Amino acid sequence: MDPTSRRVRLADVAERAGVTKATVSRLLNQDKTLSIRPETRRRVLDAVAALGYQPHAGARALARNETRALALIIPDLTNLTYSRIVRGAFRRAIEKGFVLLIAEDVTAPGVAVDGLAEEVPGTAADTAFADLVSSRRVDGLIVASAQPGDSMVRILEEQRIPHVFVNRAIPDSNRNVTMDVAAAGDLVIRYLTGLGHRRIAHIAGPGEILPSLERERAFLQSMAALGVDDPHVHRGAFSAEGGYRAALAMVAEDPGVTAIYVSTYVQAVGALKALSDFGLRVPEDVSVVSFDDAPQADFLTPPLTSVAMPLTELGAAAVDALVSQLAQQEPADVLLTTAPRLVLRASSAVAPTRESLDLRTELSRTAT
Amino acid sequence: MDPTSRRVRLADVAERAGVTKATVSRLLNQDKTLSIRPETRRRVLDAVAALGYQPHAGARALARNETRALALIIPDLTNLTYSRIVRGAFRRAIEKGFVLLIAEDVTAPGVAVDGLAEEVPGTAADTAFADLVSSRRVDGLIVASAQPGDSMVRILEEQRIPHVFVNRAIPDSNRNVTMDVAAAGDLVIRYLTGLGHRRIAHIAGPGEILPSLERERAFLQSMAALGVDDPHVHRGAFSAEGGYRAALAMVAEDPGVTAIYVSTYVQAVGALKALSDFGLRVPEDVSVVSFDDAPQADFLTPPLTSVAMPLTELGAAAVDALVSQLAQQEPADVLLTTAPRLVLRASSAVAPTRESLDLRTELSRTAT
DNA sequence: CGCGATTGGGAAACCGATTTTCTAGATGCT
DNA sequence: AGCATCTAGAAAATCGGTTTCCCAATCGCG
Repeated sequence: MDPTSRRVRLADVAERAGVTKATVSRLLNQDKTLSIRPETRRRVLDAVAALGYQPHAGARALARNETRALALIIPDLTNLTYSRIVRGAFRRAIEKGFVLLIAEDVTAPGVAVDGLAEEVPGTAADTAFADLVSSRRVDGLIVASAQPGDSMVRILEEQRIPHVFVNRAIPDSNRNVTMDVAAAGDLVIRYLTGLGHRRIAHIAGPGEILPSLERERAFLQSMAALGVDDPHVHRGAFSAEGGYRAALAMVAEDPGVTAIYVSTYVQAVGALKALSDFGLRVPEDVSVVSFDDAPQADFLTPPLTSVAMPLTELGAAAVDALVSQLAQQEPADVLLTTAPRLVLRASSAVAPTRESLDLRTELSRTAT
Repeated sequence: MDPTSRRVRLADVAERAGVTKATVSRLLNQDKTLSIRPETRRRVLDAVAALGYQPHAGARALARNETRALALIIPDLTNLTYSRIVRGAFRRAIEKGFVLLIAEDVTAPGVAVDGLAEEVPGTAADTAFADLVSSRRVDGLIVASAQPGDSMVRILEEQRIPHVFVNRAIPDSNRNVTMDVAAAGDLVIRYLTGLGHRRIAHIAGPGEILPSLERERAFLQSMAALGVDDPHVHRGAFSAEGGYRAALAMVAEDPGVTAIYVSTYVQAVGALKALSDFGLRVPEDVSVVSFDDAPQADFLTPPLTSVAMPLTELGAAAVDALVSQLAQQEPADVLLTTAPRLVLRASSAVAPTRESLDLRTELSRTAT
């Protein structure tokens, strides 16, 4: 309030309460070994309140050797998947008394900025992240953009920097926080086969992106379990454009497909467009289901059936895992047990009948 | 590397180089008053490199009385508009040697989470943000979620906390960093009138959201300049759902509308759906143009014409403004001069002819 | 009443930097 | 040669906390 007043320090509180800094500090930090008269305690707490004392984070970090700040590194801020992870992480961090520093890893692969190209600055990002820790700006890192063999992964390991990997798992790191992707794939495939679909294809993400590969594997496994050995899989960029192209390639190659499981929401947006451009009706001719839900799915044409994944929870779990690591617990993989939830919308329906399918194939032949 | 090694301190570097801490510090901080023999300089720099010295951020913050960290407070992490502001701010901050702390203001109004409801924790957020500064965790705040009369706005003012408002302006604060919304409105209206449209309506956001009001005002002004005094305006929530309802209400009330300018991309998504459900064709019957572009606009049905706004640049400008304030410059409003850019897509076309319009009105009458 | 144990809290070292002040020796000038 | 100036860097205070060690007064107890 008073513009001339400097910030209030621990010493100011101590003086006003007629005790030493040590007493105030120990009281505020609930030091169990401190014994203090109720009356003195009151004086101190009153002084704290009266002066509006706030400890200096830097000074505390220096003395305690911990910052109570975490960094979260994601490949793409504008990607809804990651924003929801960020949201979950942010809130859990606050709950645990940490603040969250955010960093976008512009070097991460698979970030199709999808139309709105934006220039990428040339900072040596991966070492910069390690610096966040070695300059003691944060206590640890949550990494959502890791690739096995990444220089960042190596640096984190070597320098024994507390960290966890979220969403994208690094094998054998014992630091992976992930969702049950296999369950999601199973859910989708069971749902589709329940509707009579047999020729189910998959639009996957780029081969070098781990979570994409996992979804692909989960798909193949679920299909194999049904006795279908070689379902069609097309890979495309993680963008609407990528989904568009993959879908076109897919229906051109296998016109008999009656259902498509798409690896991401944005790809599904492109796939729907491609099917429509190609003259196929969704869901009458082809059903489309995507991994991961999005609010706007309701307003696509047609509205998109998808599996909602617990992303917010995933971010929160990553914070939990990292914090427990900071408390000297051994790192261990965490798999969220929350079951994926199928959100039914108009893009999926019972499989077309044999006849209509033959007719369609016929038409597509003559069209080509 | 060596697991037993503690972190390397300034003193370690000094010892290895055979000088005192002061010399190392002054050299590294390019102290002009330091004179040093070239040979000594080499020894020091070698030692720094050999030990991989990184200054301790907390210690430095303590001594320098500045953290070189900024906080960015946004209303909704999952909103593409804000993610792009964040991206711009983050990158500019790095360039200027700052780190960015991110915070989502869950108390901010107008955040329609649009379908995927997520629980809101009960933290007293606004004071928490001031605490970020008073605990000296950050040097200043970039606030994207402000409302005039907000308790946060008052606290920032009273406690003389360095801050700027971005996107949402607070009148008379002299701290607003904004884009040229009027130019955007003008651009859209001139474009539409150029296509022959006269009955142009506006789908706005909630009345209590400032940037939404600005867009609404800009629209009304541009229309007034054309001699149209009382164009239709409908307000709806900042969500696809909100846009859907507003569009329905609008065509019900004024079936003669031939073009709609929508306040946000998400609302436009809903509006397109509504028009289609209502049986109106876009762009044959009605043209739709939205404020702010999005990558997926290409894949809507039909692809959406929109005004691309320089959001990344806006975030960067906010950092610049805040940093200059930290350097004791007087705060001043900043208006980005970058011209809004119209991205033409299939949702806009020449106005329908008189006859077709009459026919349409006729049909809609009989339909009701 | 005398002793040890407990209660209540003070004193000081320390965390890792920055910054101001100061000084010994070298150099320049007349 | 003698004095003022520079050069190169050392010494020490300081930033705002935390934590360990310690001591004086009080209490309980036989």
